[in-house]
Amino acid sequence: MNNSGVSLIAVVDDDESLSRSLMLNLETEGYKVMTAKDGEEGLEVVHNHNPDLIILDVMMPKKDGLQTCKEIRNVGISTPIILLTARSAEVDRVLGLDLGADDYLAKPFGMPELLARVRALLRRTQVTNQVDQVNFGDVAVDFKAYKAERNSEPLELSAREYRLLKYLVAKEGAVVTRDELLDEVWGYNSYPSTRTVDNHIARLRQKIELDVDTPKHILTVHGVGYKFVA
Amino acid sequence: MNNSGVSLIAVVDDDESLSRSLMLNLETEGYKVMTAKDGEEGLEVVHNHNPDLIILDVMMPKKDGLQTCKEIRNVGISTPIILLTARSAEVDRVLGLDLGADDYLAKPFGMPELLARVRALLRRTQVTNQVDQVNFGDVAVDFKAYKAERNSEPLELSAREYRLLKYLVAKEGAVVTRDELLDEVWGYNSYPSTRTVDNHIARLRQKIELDVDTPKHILTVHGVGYKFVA
DNA sequence: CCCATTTGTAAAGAATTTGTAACATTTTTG
DNA sequence: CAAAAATGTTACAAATTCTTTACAAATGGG
Repeated sequence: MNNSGVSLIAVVDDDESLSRSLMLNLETEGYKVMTAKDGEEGLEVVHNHNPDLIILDVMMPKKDGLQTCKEIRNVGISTPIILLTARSAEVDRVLGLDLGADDYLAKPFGMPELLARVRALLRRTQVTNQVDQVNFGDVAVDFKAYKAERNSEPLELSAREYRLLKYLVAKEGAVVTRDELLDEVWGYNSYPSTRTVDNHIARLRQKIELDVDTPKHILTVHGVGYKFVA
Repeated sequence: MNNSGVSLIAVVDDDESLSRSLMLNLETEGYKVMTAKDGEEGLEVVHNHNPDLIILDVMMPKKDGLQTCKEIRNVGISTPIILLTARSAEVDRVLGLDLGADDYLAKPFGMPELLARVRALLRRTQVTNQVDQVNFGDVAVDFKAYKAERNSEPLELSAREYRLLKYLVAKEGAVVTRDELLDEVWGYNSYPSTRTVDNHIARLRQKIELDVDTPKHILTVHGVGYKFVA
């Protein structure tokens, strides 16, 4: 929600006519919109403005939508993404690849349908949007800039580690189950085992806990899950 | 949550094979499931059993999913709804979304994804109407954080102890039978004896009662069961 | 295309929880 | 009041859950 009640949407599409139309319609609905002409520009916009939702055309020069989508996810950004594809046949193909997109739409599509999906996605994914940064112990994490440090020493967190920590922090104090983490941090398109979660927790702890044997911030609740406390 | 830890899901679908598959998978996940073959039957189920979540196929005889969805919302029922649509029927989705469905899934879909969405939706909507903390005597329990203390001293409760206490507290003042506890706290996939319940009650008492010999909060009702009083 | 990093999995070992049995105590019933 | 039934206690082995370590497959950058 970018510090106001208004959601910011990034539209990444080289087709100017479509792009303009999207912008118009989205703005009419009350969203703020930023546009980019290709994947590279899109990545910049995403990094600099932290939109609440991203609409990506698959066919684009320089860096196509699939690649862009992948890279966005790999940096750890969990912003919801809607992919626009040329024809419905392509949707099926794209579905097979696990890109981490949240929704797909085949062209040509009706504007009402797109708007509906935007609403649905925004409604669905606004749990962690509030958290921008966190401080605990001697650690400081900036989720917007994807920077973390400990005693002013840089701390290297991987993409998944950022998302994992961010979700835990968003739910500070409450216990979060492994299934919830898989659903919300890993997404609906990949289904690793819950053991994978444990592993990532272990890795996170090694980076952010002073004494790994007696964690102070990421606590295990036996038989239930994990919880974060500052 | 139907007063217990087990969510009830209504599956409304005329495709028997799909319906059966859904039921099987959902039950394996630990949900209670009721099915209906068409919209009208679905409405009845919803009215009579008040499910925690509704899965609606869009294509159905008598009354289709969209109509059913609309009517459910028009009566003021806000139970989360997932719509199942055929891939090409995209307009349907839009209509569905504007009718107040919470999520939608295009057929054919993978069962893991459906299950993930069910979990996620239940998590997001089910926060209300649940006991999340209780105070009695010098004890304070937070069921969200899985944290308990007594005179500000931490109290170590196991996962099952939390669930057991939570159920008793939810039914404060009423007597709960051992069988009810087995069903609701232990679930349908395990079948310990009723003596096991006694044991856990004993453990709970040792932790939360000041004088174990004269319990003040978890009371035995001889020949019937137990009840909690604050 | 190769290298460094990240990620998912598996397996072994440690830690905790849990169900049950055996025995003690209390309550009910005849 | 005695016998039977129900409940409370204690202890322990089995089962479950968690941590750690190691490794191979993916991924992205040069």
